[in-house]
Amino acid sequence: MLHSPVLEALGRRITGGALPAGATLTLDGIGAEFGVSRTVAREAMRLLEGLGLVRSGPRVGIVVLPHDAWNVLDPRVIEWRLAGPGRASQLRSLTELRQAVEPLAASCAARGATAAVRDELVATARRMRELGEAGKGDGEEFLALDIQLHELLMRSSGNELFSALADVVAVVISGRTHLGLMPAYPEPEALDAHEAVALAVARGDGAAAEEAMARIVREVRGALGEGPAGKG
Amino acid sequence: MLHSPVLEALGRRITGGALPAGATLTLDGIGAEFGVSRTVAREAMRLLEGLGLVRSGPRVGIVVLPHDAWNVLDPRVIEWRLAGPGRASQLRSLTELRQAVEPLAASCAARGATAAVRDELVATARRMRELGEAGKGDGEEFLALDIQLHELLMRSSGNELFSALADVVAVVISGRTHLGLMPAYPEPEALDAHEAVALAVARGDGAAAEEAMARIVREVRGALGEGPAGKG
DNA sequence: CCTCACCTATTGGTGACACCATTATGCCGT
DNA sequence: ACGGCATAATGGTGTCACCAATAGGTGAGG
Repeated sequence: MLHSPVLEALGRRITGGALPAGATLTLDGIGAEFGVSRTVAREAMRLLEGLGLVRSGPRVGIVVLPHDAWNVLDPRVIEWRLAGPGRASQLRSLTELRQAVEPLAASCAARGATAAVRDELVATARRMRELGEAGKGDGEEFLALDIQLHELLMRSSGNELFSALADVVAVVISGRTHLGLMPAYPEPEALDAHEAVALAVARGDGAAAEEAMARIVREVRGALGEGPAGKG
Repeated sequence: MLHSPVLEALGRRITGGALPAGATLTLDGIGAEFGVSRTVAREAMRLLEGLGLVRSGPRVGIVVLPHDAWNVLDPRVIEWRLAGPGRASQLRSLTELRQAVEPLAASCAARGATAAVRDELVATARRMRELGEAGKGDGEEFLALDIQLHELLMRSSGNELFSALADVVAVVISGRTHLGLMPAYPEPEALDAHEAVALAVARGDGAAAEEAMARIVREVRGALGEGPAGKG
């Protein structure tokens, strides 16, 4: 897959703003810069086109599109934007989406999760509490548990669209930690809420699961600041 | 763009189940069937790969992936699946997503919408009521207004991720009507709720907008049946 | 019957070519 | 001098022939 590095580089350049809307590229230019043939450059361009980042036409070259044409829900675009400037703003937008989706997903999971998943959720929440109360709430292990719990919930919601958003949630949680936006040690209320979600799902109480998850996400959003999510 | 018809046809075939997971294709086969060169077939395949529908490797050909690898949030995939069998199930999944997102989007719009948008929302809701009470709630004009109102709300939420979901909401609303899942004439409560959302946004009352939008989506979901959204 | 080596099918990648749409240039007429 | 139309240059679109790499089947041999 020779086109992957080209796709990555151009994707990051565009989403990062280094190639602003209206900028033009040519296949020969891309080929020359990356040392690939026109065919490979064309393939990378097609992928970019599929993501809504560029549009190509005869004589005009490959034109970078304004950001409101981008497939901002595509995991690749999300990852690129989280790695570039404006990641804080992107994180706010994503957190708002989490705020919308996760409570309902938790409610659905309470209805549809398998017995195994219910057990695992409870076990995960318990381990989170143990780690958190042992003062290890800032490590990678705690982060992994946090992600696992949220991902399990999304994937057990019985709604494939929510499942598809599980990756997004994972990257948001991880991004928040690695950007230093987490409290150094998880607050007791957060631990309580995570455990409450797990227990509510385990006993099939959708309303309680939804409420507890809403508490979690509200807290997350509060930590990110109340301002409206920007466009960057 | 010679590859478009190929992409369309194969995309629909895969998402529709005519090409089940594990089925294999070859570039030459695609080229022969559609009368295009291998290059074009390869480009179509790349796009399909970008959508998570297939994976290609030397000697193994192009393998159709199981549906949990699909980019189910991509507008193209959504459209294809809505056009194929299992559209009712797909509509349920999408409606669940609407249920999650639209209330929060309405709340955000109440904070962030421009004065022009607020006016247009109110005017749109008013025209919807007029049409509905005139017995024309089943026509294309009413549908267009309905879509316009929801789209305006999503796009004015100030969150680009919600904006990206506006297309999805539009296609869901339109699909629901054209699949005959709408009541022949809109119920008075629906008209009330739409107007309530518009007025709440107009006066900047986020909580009321959220509550009214939740009423709308709950009603929609009720009409689709309460069963869990399937996978097809 | 199992194992291993080889063979072949099929994708990955390249370069050259013809084609065509679009844009810009420049000419000509008013 | 200005505006409209013809023409040329530019750069994507599509095809072809070719080579490299690889994976999976096949057949021979133990």
